[in-house]
Amino acid sequence: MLEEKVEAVSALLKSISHPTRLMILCQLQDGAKTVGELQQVLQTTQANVSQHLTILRSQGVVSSRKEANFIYNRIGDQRVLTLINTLQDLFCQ
Amino acid sequence: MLEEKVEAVSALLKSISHPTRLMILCQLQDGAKTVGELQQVLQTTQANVSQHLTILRSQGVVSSRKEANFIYNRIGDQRVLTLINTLQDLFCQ
DNA sequence: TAAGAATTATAGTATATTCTAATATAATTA
DNA sequence: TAATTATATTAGAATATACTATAATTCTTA
Repeated sequence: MLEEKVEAVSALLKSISHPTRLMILCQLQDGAKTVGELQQVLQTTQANVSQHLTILRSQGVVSSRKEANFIYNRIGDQRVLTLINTLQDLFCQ
Repeated sequence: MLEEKVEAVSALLKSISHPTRLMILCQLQDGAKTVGELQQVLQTTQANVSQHLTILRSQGVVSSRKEANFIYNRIGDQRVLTLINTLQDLFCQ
């Protein structure tokens, strides 16, 4: 029954199947964060965070709003939040 | 809280984030299937199915038993089955 | 034990992804 | 308006992945 949606669902999964991007989503579970905040937690470069956010946005997984010269990023799809919660339930006790 | 397991979980997600591999898992939801049966449903080459199964086995997502000269493949982790069910609930109504 | 069927493995090319470094844009503040 | 801060974009090299074709295994059965 998933068959018709297989392309879309696998594209979404692919977008979250990277350690940095999965980590970003974990960070966004409890609210929006700026690029700089994510960079600090993830211990990587600004360009890296920005590029991964672009990938997540392209799938609608993350949505962003600009405020002054900060960009606040949050999980952009309730179903993705549910999915992340499920992953934690299943694979993190 | 996922943070410590991020590498493992993203590797697992990556292994199922391909249309053919996701389709294989959907096919295995209701029981074991041989490579030939999968090939027929997926409309691709034998080598292709075999390679994708190798990737799924490497993550423990699929396990296989040989019987005569057929190899029966099934979902090898109860949590993966739960995950597939969740994906269907969320993204296929 | 030889032939045939089913499955797995390997090689090579094409494509995609990731990371780093450098540059660009946009808003703020001095 | 110049300098600063935050973020985005681009280019290029390194690595990874996917697919096709082909060879190699393994098992059955004649």
